[in-house]
Amino acid sequence: MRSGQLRFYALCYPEDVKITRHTRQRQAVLDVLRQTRTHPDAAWIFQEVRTVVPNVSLGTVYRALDALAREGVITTIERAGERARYDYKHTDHHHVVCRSCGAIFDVDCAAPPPLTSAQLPAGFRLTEVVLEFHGVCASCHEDAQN
Amino acid sequence: MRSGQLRFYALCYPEDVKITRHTRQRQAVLDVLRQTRTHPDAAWIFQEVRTVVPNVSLGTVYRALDALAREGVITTIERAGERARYDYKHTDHHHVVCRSCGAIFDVDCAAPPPLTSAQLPAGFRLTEVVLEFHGVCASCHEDAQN
DNA sequence: TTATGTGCAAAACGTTTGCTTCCTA
DNA sequence: TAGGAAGCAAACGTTTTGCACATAA
Repeated sequence: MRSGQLRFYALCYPEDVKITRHTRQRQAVLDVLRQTRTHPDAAWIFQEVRTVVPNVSLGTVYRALDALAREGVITTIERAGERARYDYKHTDHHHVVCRSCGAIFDVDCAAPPPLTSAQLPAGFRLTEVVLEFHGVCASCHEDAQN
Repeated sequence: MRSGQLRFYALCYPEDVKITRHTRQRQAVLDVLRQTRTHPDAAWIFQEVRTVVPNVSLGTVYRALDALAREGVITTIERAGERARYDYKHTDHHHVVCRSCGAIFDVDCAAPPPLTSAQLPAGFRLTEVVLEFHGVCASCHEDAQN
């Protein structure tokens, strides 16, 4: 890491991650995600990336997000009828999701998966544990009372 | 409960659940879900419900599923680019999801949420903890080796 | 009686994909 | 220079919605 900013994002990938090609577009998508904690959706990321790569296309953003998610660098947060939201794994944390307004809060807790490998189906190769806390945030149930 | 089959699904709802109206369609959707452990999608449920209510519409099925999910009677399992899948909460359990073929396995474990209320955002009202184990099932990584 | 649910079909929506061109390695 | 990635736009398929009618309470 030379200048406080990673030159190649591959450098922060786990060993077994295969990046076949490094492009400005993918770098920009990753940079945008690393510079926010707001769990943005694809449209917002697209808009941000455009300030760096003006004629990037939304399809490219989706392909980059898909690649990054497969590589385990980012997390995808999905809810019924809502746009998917993306999150760079800054730290080991989980999400608190308001089902009313969609707000997402981080919870820093390196909770070990409460599951032994013996409980998994035979031969299942675990890659990620999704732990989300759903409910209604304070401002939403205040609103509901008005 | 008269005949081993609930007459009104409202009977098995938590106290605070408000069902405004009981209809054959909603009953049928719930019955279908209670009679399977396969985590079906809306299309499959629709098809099943049609054997009971022949001219039910897909829109109605979606509306029923939405209502049941809001009421906390069923769980929705969502993955990017895949159809949502629905699950009646037979017992307290969590899901193991194969990211390759989409297979969903149940894991019976009443794991308490590894989070104290103090860790939640102030005033957040927790309604559900989503705990999913993602990875690749045995037959999928066998396939990958062929 | 009346508000809520349904059926139908069209629309909406986020996301994916095909194809050609570009460009990284 | 070869194959992965981008750009564009069209397609996709699930889910949602508007409206008129039906129905549970």
